Amino acid sequence: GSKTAGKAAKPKAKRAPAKPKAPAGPAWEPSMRPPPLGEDARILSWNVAGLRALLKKVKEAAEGKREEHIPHPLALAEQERADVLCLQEIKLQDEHCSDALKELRLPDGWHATWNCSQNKKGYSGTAILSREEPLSVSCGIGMEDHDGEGRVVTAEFPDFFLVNCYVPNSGEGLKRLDYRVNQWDKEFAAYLKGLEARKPVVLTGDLNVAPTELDIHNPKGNLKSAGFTPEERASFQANLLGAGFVDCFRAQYPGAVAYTYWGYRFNARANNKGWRLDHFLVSSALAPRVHDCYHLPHVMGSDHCPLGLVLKL
Amino acid sequence: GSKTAGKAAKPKAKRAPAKPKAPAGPAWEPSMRPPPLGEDARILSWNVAGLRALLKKVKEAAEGKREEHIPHPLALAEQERADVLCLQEIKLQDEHCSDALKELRLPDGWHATWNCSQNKKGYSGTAILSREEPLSVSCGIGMEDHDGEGRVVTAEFPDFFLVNCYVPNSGEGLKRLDYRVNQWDKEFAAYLKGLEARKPVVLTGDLNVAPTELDIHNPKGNLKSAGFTPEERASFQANLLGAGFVDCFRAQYPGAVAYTYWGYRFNARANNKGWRLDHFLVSSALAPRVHDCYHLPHVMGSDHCPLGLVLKL
DNA sequence: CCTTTCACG
DNA sequence: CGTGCAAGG
Repeated sequence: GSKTAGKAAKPKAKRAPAKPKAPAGPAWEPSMRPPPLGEDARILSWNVAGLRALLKKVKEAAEGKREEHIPHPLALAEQERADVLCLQEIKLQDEHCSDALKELRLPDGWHATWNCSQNKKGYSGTAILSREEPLSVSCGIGMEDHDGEGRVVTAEFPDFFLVNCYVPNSGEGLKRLDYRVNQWDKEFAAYLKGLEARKPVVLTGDLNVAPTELDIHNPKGNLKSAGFTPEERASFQANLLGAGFVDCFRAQYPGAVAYTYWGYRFNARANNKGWRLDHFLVSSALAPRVHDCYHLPHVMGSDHCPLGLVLKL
Repeated sequence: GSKTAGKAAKPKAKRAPAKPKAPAGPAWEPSMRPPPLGEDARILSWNVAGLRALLKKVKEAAEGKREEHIPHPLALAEQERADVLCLQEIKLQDEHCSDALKELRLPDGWHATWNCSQNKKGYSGTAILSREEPLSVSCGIGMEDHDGEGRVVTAEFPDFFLVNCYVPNSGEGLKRLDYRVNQWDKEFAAYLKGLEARKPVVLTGDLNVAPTELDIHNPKGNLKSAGFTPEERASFQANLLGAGFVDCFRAQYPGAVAYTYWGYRFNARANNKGWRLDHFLVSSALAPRVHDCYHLPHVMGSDHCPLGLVLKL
């Protein structure tokens, strides 16, 4: 658009927050995905907004007590031929994980790693479920200050570290923006670089940032909203993209508009008033192996939709 | 039964808690009710366990989202030809009453008096809805110490005071038993006597006591349960029956077993493991005018069922 | 078990 | 709006 061009032509002293790298293009649709490969490795990622609530909805939907279909997360993984499932906002307490595992009916041979919030019960929390046993797993980023909320779980596979993360929300009134940007984002990036020194990294999860104006339905109105502040976007740009990580969805579809989160309020999902907060980022060494990064915007059950990554073998 | 006879023959030093006045008889059924009168005045009373939740259930049931039928409280009043509806445990805040009124669609000409808890939001609370405008209404019993929880609302009608009450539960571990028996019960009885000096009284509501062994499914196992302690039963006996009030249901059916409350836990209602906690009591002067005191045990929507009183004109 | 408030999103 | 928790019953 001419507006964007006009702005870009005039360099300003005022720091410009990360701008779209391409003019706004069409709405992304699953039909734009590349054809499947013969052999691949697939990872699925989903902010479930409460795993017990999701499983309850799955049950109710199956019994016809709900209009819409809600897939069992493992059925979804099977359907997507994913061997790894990353969950965020599981909102479990440690003592609920074994019950949740039962209800999940994790197939024989699968492995699960849970990281529950220790500070606040039923808050945050992440998990990695995988068919293959990881070479190693770890919870947190190795810093007391940041590891009380169950936000990171890492699994080591032969070719890469898989980091599943639920980044702290900057909160109502941006109460936690300073913590988020100046402490969390920095320490987390340092953690990722530490891993990358050993092996390439696949990072997924709810990174709680819509990186550019393409990634949110109402950019102008959300400059002071958690997840779209200039500070959070600049931090994403500097700490992650600047460190060489590739935003797989954006790399594949430079101008496409697509969201992964729609607030429960105001019928946001029906009106597609969404945000792209959930991501797959990979080390640049891994970027050539990314065949397909995609969303499943029609999958219900949470205020976020699942997303998938297909890696060439 | 011979056991009861044997016990009664041997007077003991140990104080016996209120005993059934009659041997346990058959289960009470609505079919035992006397035939209707040509002219009467009818009062309905219901602990709704949250008025907003009840109205939501009514809606859901109407939309077929629930198995069982749940009547709108005013439809129930109409069906029972009651001109007065007493509600307990409405769990409303003052600021929600006008919304609730709208949802209730109170017919033109009806009057409503609400008494919401001021101490704790969404706790306790009582209301009287009536076709006839009361000569006067009042909230509480005129004692600061007891009037913060919205437990009593009184409406004056030409022939009697109608007192609608939700008596304080003695609580888990009988934490509040002392307050209940030694303060509340006494002050409340004094309040009733004060009214009675002016006009006969009809008292209804959740009095939170099963007066005798006939009034609870498992008397032996509940001697230390709130609502069936010897203290609460003795207090009911002394302060209310001893003051001349007549337990209308028991007077009409001396040996019948019937409950008005079934805890939500353990399928208590399906198994009829209940308590008779909700009552109509009348001043002895009014007793001859009581034609019919009855329960509506099949009416769902709360853990208590509604009950009715039919007075001869 | 079920409903309320509350904190968080 | 919806989740999970806590208190109350």
